[in-house]
Amino acid sequence: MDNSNKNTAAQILDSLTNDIVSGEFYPKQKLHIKTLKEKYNVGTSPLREALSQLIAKDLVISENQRGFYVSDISIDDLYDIYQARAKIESLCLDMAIDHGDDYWEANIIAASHRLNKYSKLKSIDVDEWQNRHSLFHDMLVSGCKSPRLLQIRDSLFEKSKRYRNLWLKENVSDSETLKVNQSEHAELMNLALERDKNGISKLIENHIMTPVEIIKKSLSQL
Amino acid sequence: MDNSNKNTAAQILDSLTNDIVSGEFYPKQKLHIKTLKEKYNVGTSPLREALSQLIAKDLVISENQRGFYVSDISIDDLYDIYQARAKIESLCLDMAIDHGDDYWEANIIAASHRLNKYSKLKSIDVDEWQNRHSLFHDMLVSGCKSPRLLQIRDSLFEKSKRYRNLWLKENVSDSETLKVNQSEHAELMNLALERDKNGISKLIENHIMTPVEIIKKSLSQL
DNA sequence: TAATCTTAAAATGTCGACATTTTAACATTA
DNA sequence: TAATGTTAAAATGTCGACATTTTAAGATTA
Repeated sequence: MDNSNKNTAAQILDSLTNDIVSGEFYPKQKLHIKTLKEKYNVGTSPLREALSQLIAKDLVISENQRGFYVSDISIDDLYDIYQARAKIESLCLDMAIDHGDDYWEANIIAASHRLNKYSKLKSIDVDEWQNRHSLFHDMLVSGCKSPRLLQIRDSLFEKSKRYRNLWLKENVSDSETLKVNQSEHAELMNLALERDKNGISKLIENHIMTPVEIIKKSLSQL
Repeated sequence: MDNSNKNTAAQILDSLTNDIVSGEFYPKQKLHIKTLKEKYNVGTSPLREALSQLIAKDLVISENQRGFYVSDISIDDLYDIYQARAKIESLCLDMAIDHGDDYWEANIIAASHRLNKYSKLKSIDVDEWQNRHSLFHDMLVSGCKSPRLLQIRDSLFEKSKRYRNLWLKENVSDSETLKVNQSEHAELMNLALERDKNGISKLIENHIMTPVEIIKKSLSQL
């Protein structure tokens, strides 16, 4: 599961992905081959192979003989990604409700409990909250048996992380936002257990789109 | 638009993609670096960069120190891809109906006319039919203003081509299948112009899933 | 001053070589 | 015979070097 079994290219891919998604490399930043070689202590080949995969993932763009750049972000793209995420998540939930069994229900209840408990604490570690939050949503869609749709869901989520980090820093600590957020999670669980497709579809789309306006404000200030 | 402006890696990427999707390279086939270098007359670096991108696109898999292989196909994967395509196409049409304008309507009518005319010919060139057919469906979804969803649609369609080729060879010439297919296209156009979301949703999902059973039979005979 | 031209420095993309690992053929042993 | 061990051949992944292109600073011209 760790890096010991991976070749150099696969290892740098992880590092590069993380550095872009976390915002250490900013949008449109030039990615100099020489600099990256020194930073990650690798040769040309594996580095360029990793960059090639990032091109396919839309996190990096390249122009012939002009090198590599971190993909740009924009308000339009922010909307588009979140909109697509909302629709795909709704689709996955729909299929999960069709196919989910007792274990699916139990996993949702368990994940909900873990998220609930943590959200009530006085001081919250963002990473840990994020883990429990992601896992709750993962459990909801886990009943969806389509590997391709789940893969699309993952890749959209990864892209949205670049924007999401703007929201998290500002709002996980805000208790009012958190309270609304928590009640939505509770309601999502209920609707899933009641197998209410229409209800959950509307709620999940709203739930996912909630941060967009806030992030939009953060973005315009840059 | 052609290859003159692309580096070697980008050029091989196109060739490799085509050779995999068309079936010249069969599923699970080992892709020997040395053989590919000779076939495409290129060096190691651009070849491996192209293969890296194909990994990200799920058309190639690799194991450390054990080289590259064409991704496998399977009946489960066939179902999954077509199912995902059907749902995504439905989603795109839904958004297209929300946003499509007069030009969108006109483009649909024009593309429908071109497809119709060609389908009535006595001898049909598969490639030309495929062009006109793809363009008709492209026009239907073109009203959808989400670049990400359209991109997901494209990538799923590319993956489905590997299976689709099995269907095309067998059925474009079959006049009965073609007649049903044509009437569905006419109905799709009408529903789009009438902005009937529910109707078009059901029809498009069926339309896309139609070839699955036929391809499944072809697959089990291998 | 602004625009164009020239030229040196920097960066990119490609190649071939090499160390390491895997594969497969053959020999050895139970 | 089947299983294991040995070894040579083949293949992979990485590196550093080099040719080509781009960039940017300085010189020249209008």
